[in-house]
This record gives sequence, C-alpha cells and structure tokens, in this order.
Amino acid sequence: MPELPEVETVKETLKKFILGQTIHKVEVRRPKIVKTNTPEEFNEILSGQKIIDITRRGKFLIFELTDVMLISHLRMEGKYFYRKKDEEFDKHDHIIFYLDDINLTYHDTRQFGTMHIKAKGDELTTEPVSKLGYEPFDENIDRDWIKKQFHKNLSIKALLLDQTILTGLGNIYVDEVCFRLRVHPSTPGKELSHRTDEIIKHSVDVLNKAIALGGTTIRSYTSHEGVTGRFQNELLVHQQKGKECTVCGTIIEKTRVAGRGTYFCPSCQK
DNA sequence: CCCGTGCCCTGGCGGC
DNA sequence: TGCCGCCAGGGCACGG
Repeated sequence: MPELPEVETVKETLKKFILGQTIHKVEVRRPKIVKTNTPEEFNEILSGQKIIDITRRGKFLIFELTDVMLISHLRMEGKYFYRKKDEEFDKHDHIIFYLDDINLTYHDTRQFGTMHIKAKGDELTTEPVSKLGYEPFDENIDRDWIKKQFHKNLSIKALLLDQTILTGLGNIYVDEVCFRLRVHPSTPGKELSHRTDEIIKHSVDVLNKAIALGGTTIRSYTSHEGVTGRFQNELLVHQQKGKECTVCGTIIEKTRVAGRGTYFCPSCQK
C-alpha cells in the first residue's frame, strides 16, 4: 500500500532508470486503468514523447513528457517493473511502455491503480490532483484552515486519511501518527484540533523518517523489483498486533476505525 | 452538505 | 490437501 514515502521512493528510483528515455510505444492491456483515454489514444499521445522529469504530489506520480503530463496513482499494489527487452511480461503487467533500452511495465495485481493524461499546466489544477490538500511539510501550509477541517464530526483517523485535508498519509502512517500523539484513533477530531501544530509535526516526522529509509514494505509492496523499504522495522504500532508496546510494554491491539484495520496501544492511546 | 457503506479486484490465509 | 469465504484498503459513487 504505497503512501507518500513509498511513492517518493518509486519516483527517485524511476528517475535513475528512465529519465531522458523516449516512449516508443505503449500497450494498454487493462483499459480501465487509463481514465482519460482509450488504449489507442493513450498509445498515440505517448508514442515519441521523451521523459523529461518525474515529480510527486501526495501519492500521485507525475511524469513530465515532451508535450503532456502523465499522472499515475499506484493505489494498493501498483508497481513499476523494469523488464529487459527480451524478458517476458507478467499477467499483471497491465500497461507496457516500450522505452529505449528497457520496457517499463505498470504492474498491479488488483487493478486499482489509475492513469490520467493532462495538458501541461493542468496537472495540478484539474482532478484528480487538484482535490488534494496540503502535504504536511508544505511550507505554505494553512494551519488555521487545517484546524478548521479537524472540527468535522469524524475520528482523527478518518480526518488524517482524508487526502483533501492533508495528503500523503495512508493507513500505515496514520496509525503511527496517532501513536506518537498518544491518542486513540477513534478520538473525535474536534477534541484534538487544539493540537493541530503537533499533529502536523508528527506527520512530518513520520513521513520524513520513512522517506529516509525508503518507505515501508508490507506484504506485496516493493518500491520496484528487489528494493524493499526499511521503515517497516521502525513501525511502533502498525502491523504490531500481539507485540509489546515499545513505550509501556502493553500488548498492541487491532481494531477497526474509519473502516480500516487499526493498530494501537490500549494503554498509551486512550 | 454530511457522513457511512459498498464497490472495485486478486491473492493469501484460516478453518474445516 | 483442497476448497470456501473472508480480508486487505484508496478513492469514489451513492444514498439516507
């Protein structure tokens, strides 16, 4: 489940391998992944385009090409694989980009990922990226506006998962932020809005630490073939059910909050 | 508008 | 060993 740190890791790795290469052909094997075009259009538009830069906004990857922008969301299990020219494709390689010296494939077991093509200049101002709120480390972050959003009648977990308020946190990192705040994930946001600065600070810390370690690897997710994140060793509550809390020794429990599997320490997080 | 639920989709896993 | 059903969840559609 790639969240901001995993997408950042993917972006950096992709840049090393494919920056400057030209897309010669694109094969769309699962049309529904491409939201803005038919497979024929997608190939037509992207063929001949050079990969100039790759950036990220929230959990979206943004490929700057010669004439257009390609936006990619990995959702739960999306990955990019580098395949040698003579290598066979996998049944979950849904979109194949034929580049100069390798084939780049978009691999997604559950087919939840999405791609959009946008005109240059529209990539941040139109959906889906335009709906995103602030990244926690955005220097222009509007703390008063964030605080106001926390007054909604939702749990802190639901609010932190809402990408239109803060963007970048997903299920893993929200649990970690709640633990660092010492609050139960089901605590109403309005009871915590006075701690907005602290919430942002913990979000920044968790995300930055995870980025520094190449993200977290859980189950099937790897940043690309052969590379796994090391932040999984730093998780204090997520996926730690049955283990002792690093602070107080109480056994970590799992419950359900905001429709998501949620891990917490019943003694640190009341 | 607000908020909860279900859906998309496949593979892994627990239970029998 | 094999099969069945549940679970994982980001973002969105839908409905009360």
